Amino acid sequence: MTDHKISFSNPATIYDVAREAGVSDATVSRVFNNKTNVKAATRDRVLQAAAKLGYVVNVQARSLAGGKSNTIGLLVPGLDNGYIGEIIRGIDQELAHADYELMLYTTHRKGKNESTYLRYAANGLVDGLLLVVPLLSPTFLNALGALNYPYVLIDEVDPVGNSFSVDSTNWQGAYDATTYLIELGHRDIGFISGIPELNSTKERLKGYQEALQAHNLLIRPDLIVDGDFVQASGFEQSLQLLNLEHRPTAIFAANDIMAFGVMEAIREQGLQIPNDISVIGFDDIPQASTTHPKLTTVRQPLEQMGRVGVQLLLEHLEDSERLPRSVTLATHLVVRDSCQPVNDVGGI
Amino acid sequence: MTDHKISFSNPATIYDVAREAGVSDATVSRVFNNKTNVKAATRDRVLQAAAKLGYVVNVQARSLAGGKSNTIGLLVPGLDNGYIGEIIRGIDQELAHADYELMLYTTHRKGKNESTYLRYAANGLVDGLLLVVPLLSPTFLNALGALNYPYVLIDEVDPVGNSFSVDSTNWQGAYDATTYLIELGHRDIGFISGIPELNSTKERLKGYQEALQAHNLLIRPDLIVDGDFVQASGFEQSLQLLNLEHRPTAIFAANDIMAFGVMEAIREQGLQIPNDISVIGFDDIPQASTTHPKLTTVRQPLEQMGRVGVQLLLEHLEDSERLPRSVTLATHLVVRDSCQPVNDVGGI
DNA sequence: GCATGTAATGTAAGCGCTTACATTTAAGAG
DNA sequence: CTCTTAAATGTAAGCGCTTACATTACATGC
Repeated sequence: MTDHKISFSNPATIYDVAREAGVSDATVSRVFNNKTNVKAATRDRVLQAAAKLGYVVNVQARSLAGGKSNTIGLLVPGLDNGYIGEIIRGIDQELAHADYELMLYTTHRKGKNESTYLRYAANGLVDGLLLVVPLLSPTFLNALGALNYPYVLIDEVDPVGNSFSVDSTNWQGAYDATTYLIELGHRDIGFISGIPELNSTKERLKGYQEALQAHNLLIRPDLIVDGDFVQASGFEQSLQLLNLEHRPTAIFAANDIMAFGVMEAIREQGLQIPNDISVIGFDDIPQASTTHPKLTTVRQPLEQMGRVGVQLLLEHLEDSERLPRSVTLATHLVVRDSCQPVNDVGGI
Repeated sequence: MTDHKISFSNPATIYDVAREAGVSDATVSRVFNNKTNVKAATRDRVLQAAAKLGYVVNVQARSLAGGKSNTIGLLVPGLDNGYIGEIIRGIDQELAHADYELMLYTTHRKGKNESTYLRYAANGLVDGLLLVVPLLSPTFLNALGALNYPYVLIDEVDPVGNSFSVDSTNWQGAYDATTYLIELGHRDIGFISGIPELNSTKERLKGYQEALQAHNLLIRPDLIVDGDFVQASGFEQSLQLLNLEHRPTAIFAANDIMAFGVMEAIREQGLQIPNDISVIGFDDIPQASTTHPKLTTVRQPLEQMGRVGVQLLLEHLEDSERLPRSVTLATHLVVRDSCQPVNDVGGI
């Protein structure tokens, strides 16, 4: 056995600490894993030795040997819109209170897909997973569940109701937005939907439709088009709406990013917002308040969703028997400048 | 390659692949590490077996055994301002082209300090480190250097010039901002500095002073106060400036966050921006364009700095002998609404 | 004082990999 | 063909930990 120097280049191991404290490596391990059955005096001795040598646990070795890695993974599609940024901020804040590190996986990266990350998880690289990935297949979810692997869904719910998750009042938000437009006098309101399979998409569509019905308005199927939450789809689909014989006086996009696309399209057609057409979004990402005009939208408490997501995951990590629970946060309408009463069309 | 049944509970190991392919585990390892000396036919066989079994390397085991972890660490103070968010976005974009994962360390988290992260690094948890941490002690940098551990400094330079780093033209940016103010007719320009020890702080201060000199203006020491890059310090320090007998007609804050504090303070004093006092910042974080009035500032290419940071790190990772190099990106002035000619004071 | 049970500690076997070194195979050269 | 060499592959020893199991220490009751 070679003698180890105390330096960064030769990090102290559990053996070094054991020798320094005059105990076995297993005891050192027990101390660092807060196991019972370690005499207080011994524990102190070990802790002191560890401090003296600047010992820091080797996470990989611990994880390999079957322990916890004390890091959680965050799986997101990408970082390119403010939506994710807000959520991450919340996650980080909450993590500040816990002793966990954060691994950031963005699925847009080359040659990887969700299932690769799942395998990382199964390997023990991360103790739990936070998923902000739209469209997780049931197969995927089942696999996670079968593994008894801790995870929580952010801004999405498990159709089978078998997962921890956080989301917001999608139906209510859409209902409110639509009602607002109706109260502004709009009768023909276009709706650009999100990815059809998502629960949030369905809820928002339902909120829109039911608000219409509640005000005895007709649901015009030609006014409802499918988007997929990216800006380009907002642009293209609204073009379709704008070319309608009897075109809408307002367009409700199922998220802000698509609303930006809608605004582009409207301008492209030589029309003005909100004079000619009102636009409303969903999410209230930071950019929503920087567009011209500023976007009226439905605020989702993104940061809080991140925080709650972490809370749920830690809950789960502490007690793997815990039954899944789902928390739904409230949305609310943020009125800015992209909508106006329908009668004012053409005027100031 | 379709992957119907997802069975993660017993992840395939290198041995499983070896058996399936009829070779030894070492050969499988060679294949996955792109070593030479593997017959093409064998390599194919291994790859096929791996695909069939859904094999994914166990990163911890690899790292423990002395291999690469293929993840890089990003060390930042926190996520609470847009500055970091922009940088991360750039990092992620660049990482999309490489096969690396990202570990996000925020130092505000409980009970950890920079040196803990350094030990993680030394343990091999991450192959390299991206540092966006202001105020890294020379000891720390030396330790990193001595370890021959790949790292790059973002938005900071190594005083000793012994590190890879990316920053921007701090001097020029400050010079431009100050000159702009001078051209607007301002003669008494307050300056709220950043953390004094930082190179960027020094450069910005110098840019400010030298612009003044270049226009034959007096440098009034009472107009220069020390901030520390957080909003509160912008608020407090500008109060001091505002209470001066002969108070400035414009204030230049060394970053946007402090400029927001300055704006608060000015309002608190019942003064108007820019009518009574002009304000200019540095960074151009996203929020800069959402304040009222919108902040005129010096744009740093934050996202690009993140991208270049990754490029440098990968460069270093590929060839550990590579000599440190430093790249400096150009800043430029973004004129918005928070400054106006000094003669217009009071009127529009 | 001795048996007995429990708390405290030690021992040793892996976890899934990489890699130095040993061995086998294939390829030329004579 | 055999000999020499280089290429291809196999063998085995860890990397630093956790944990089941074995052992020892120490109270306790009698």
